[in-house]
Amino acid sequence: VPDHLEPLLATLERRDDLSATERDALVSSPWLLRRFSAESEIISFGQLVEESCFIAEGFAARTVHLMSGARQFTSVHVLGDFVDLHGLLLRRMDHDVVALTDCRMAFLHHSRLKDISTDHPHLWRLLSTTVAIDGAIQRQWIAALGRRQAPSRLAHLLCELFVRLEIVGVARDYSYQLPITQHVLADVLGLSVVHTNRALQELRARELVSWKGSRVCILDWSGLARLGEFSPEYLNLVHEPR
Amino acid sequence: VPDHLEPLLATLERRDDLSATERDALVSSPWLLRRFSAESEIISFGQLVEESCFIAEGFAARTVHLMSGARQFTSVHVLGDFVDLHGLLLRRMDHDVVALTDCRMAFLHHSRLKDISTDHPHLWRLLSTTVAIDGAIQRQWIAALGRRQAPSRLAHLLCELFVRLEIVGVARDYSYQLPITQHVLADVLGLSVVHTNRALQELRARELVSWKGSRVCILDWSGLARLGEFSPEYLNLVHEPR
DNA sequence: CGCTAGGTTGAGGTACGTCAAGCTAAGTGG
DNA sequence: CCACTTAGCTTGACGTACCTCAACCTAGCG
Repeated sequence: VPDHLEPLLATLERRDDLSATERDALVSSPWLLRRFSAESEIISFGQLVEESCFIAEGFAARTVHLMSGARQFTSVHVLGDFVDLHGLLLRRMDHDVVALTDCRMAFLHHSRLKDISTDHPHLWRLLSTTVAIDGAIQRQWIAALGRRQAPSRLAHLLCELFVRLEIVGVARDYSYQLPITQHVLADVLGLSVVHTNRALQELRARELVSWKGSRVCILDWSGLARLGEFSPEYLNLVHEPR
Repeated sequence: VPDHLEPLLATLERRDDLSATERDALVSSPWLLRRFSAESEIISFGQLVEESCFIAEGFAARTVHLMSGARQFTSVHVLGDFVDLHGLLLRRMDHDVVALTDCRMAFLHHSRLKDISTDHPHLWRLLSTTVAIDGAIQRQWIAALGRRQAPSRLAHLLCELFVRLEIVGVARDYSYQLPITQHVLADVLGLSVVHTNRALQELRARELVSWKGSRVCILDWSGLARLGEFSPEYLNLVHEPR
């Protein structure tokens, strides 16, 4: 199995077993690796997409631009996330996908994905499940934006990212690399940069997290989870036949 | 074609043609109609669902409850919307679905939906597309909650609901029935009831909408769309082969 | 050594929340 | 037909979470 496929397999196998043929269907597919530098656009609004991609390295995010010039990231994506599988259904993209850090993306042509959907229905169901989980993540985020204040929102985000990064093996001991600026973080949280900074400082003052350079350490998991009202059911972490 | 299926067919046929066999597959399915009174729970958090349903009459919404006791609706659903098709993929529901008004829901067992997915792949793709559109709606809403203020959010919501209701034939002449209280509206907008009321009054003062009893009239579509930065691409209104 | 991107801090403004009161219309019982 | 109740809407006063602007600080980096 080539290295770059490991995170995708990990995400899928966290939810259900893959048969040897299913693994092979993925491994033998003609993935195309492309590099993107931080802040560059991976997929653009309105684009007619003919292929879909997952993250083989780095962080990416969906973003909506407002007339005022402000932007809002609608979801953050990590290693192993299929960021535009729904492009197969929605012919034109309704948003941009941008690289938050330097990224490697693995592309697969839609024709091949359609083959997978007919030849390997169970594998396809698992892939679709990741899209459904994305939806669940978005719902949680709507609740956070609508009803929670800054420190709680940030706490929720940091908890969720830890769990998702742990699945693909790049987080352990309650710690992970998150090489994004507070400016980007603000556009995820729906806050100003200044207020984002203050929210972060509150988490530090309460000794819930430390965040130096690009390394996030969760010092008090249960405290952070309580503040962010984080409870991971919506991430579908149960391993079961699907 | 029985009456209660019309809105579902309208939603699907707005995006692509259905063949006679595809229509028949839906019409001949053993739908089970159930009534729900306003404020009652249609599907509960954590429930293991074995069937999925669409709205044959009324309004429903997904809702997340917070520890503080507050709630946030994460999406509003109208006539013809399949509210829990993803329950087929996520074994357990990550949220509640509640009736906003008195509702009639049409249920279909998952086994039958699975049959449709294998026997009628194009129909299944269209059904999946509605789930993907739901995701796009949620992304727009995240942007609204994160970056727009109250009157703009409300304007966006009213524009979107008009378009969605027009598709299923229950809105015309920029007017529709929306029998919900400002309390419910506040939990959609992520605002307090008082501020929701003031946002609504601003729209009235600007002569963008009138809202008396349960009837919403959009008096100035382009003004409202401008205020809400509403642009309907994300609703996938293009009729094309999918 | 100076430049720059990013982080931090303070001061003052605004959009929103909370509380509390009053209003209106529909429903209920006598 | 009229009290009385009640749910929902509206208004005002006041507090707070967050925003904006502007300055300063820090750590790379050429």
